[in-house]
Amino acid sequence: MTIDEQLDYLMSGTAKVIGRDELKERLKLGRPLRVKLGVDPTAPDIHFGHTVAIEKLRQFQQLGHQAILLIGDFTATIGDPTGRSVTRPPLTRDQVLVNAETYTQQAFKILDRAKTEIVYNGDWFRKMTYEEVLQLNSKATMQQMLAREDFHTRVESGREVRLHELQYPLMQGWDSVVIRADVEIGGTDQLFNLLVGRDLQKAQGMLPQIAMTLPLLEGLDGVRKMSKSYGNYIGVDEPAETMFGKVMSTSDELMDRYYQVLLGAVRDLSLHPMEAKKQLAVKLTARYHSEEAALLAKQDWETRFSKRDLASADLPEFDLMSLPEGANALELVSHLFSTVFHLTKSNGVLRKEHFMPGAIQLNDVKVNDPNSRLELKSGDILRLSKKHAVRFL
RNA sequence: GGGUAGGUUCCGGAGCGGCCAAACGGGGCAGACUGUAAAUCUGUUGUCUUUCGACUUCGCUGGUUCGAAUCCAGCCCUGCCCA
Repeated sequence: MTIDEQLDYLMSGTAKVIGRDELKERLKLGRPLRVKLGVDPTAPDIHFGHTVAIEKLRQFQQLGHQAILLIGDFTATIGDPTGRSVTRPPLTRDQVLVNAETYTQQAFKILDRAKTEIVYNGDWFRKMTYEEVLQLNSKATMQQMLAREDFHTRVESGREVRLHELQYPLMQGWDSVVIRADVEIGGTDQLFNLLVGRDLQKAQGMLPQIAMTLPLLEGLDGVRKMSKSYGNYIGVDEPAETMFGKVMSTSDELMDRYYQVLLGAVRDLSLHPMEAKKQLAVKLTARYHSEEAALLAKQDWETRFSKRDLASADLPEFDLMSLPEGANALELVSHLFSTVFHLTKSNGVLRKEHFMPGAIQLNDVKVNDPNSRLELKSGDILRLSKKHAVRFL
């Protein structure tokens, strides 16, 4: 690839890049660039939202550059205030380390493990003296920090901003100095933090990093950004069927967005929207599972939801032997929700939201009475809602 | 430190002695319709209870009252203005 082709490749799908020309110059140097992606291990699981940046990092890696995953083990104990309207609850160090482990493990579904450098910013921050902290602080002004939109809005709207939160951008910037980053990748909401890195590097007489932002991916609700805490995410570690199903539940607008951001493509408008969505779901599922698994998931989805044929669908199975003794329908459903689907529903809610409207069905026959005793035999299918059903063994 | 406004159920936000488990909106859940889409419509959304009802909840603690989210006192927390 020529330099220009490389540049185009690296620029593709990015939102805003500060230092595009610098990147070109830097590519001409012919040495592997140090490309940093900061990871905030507040939640262990990687979802599609994270993959946008990780995928970009992979592209750098593919061109022979040095990918650096920076685990913000120290900064996570502060909590990134980016985009937050309230202060984040801090994490304990143990939680952070456990999270970091699962996180990296999942990241290597995309990245080449052998060629990725992993660093923990606690390694340097924990050693800093207060003197050094003050010195670092002297490099930025209150005004700069308040220029950040999220801080600014919080101040304007009368919500609190804790002083330690102001440290976050500074620390992230300092990370770039320490690891001598040539490029830093992040979501569009990270732009400010990435620029702080540039400033600090310049102040230290280093070449400033190129700040490369990637679009933020909306979650399944189509409104808020994808995030575990909103419960609107698709995790890369989820089973193929779940992944496929979640993609299928997106709205048409969101589907277009996913096409664009996750595949870097435009959907084929000549196809029926549902067909286009199935193709998207297959492609995305195949990325983290296999082509075969994705096609199986598709097939299963079709039997289950299009044909509404629960009998031939691949449902979670439940051994009749492990059922609680003498349970009535209500107790049974409650038990299944918690053991199979890990959902806690109160009896009142089950009665009013599931039994009353007829969501509970045994072999397609509605069960409206929560007190009835169900005669269950092997092979029976109990539907708890449109999306939840089990087969008994 | 002074002044001032406030802390209500998942969120926003009413309520300001009984009719309050607490309006309304959002969100969630479920049903109908559908392309498990969107939009729309319906039900539901503290816990237990088949119903009646019981119990816990309106920052915390105590008090007044037959009765408090609502009144009083003390405490804790937050915003804003001033220093």
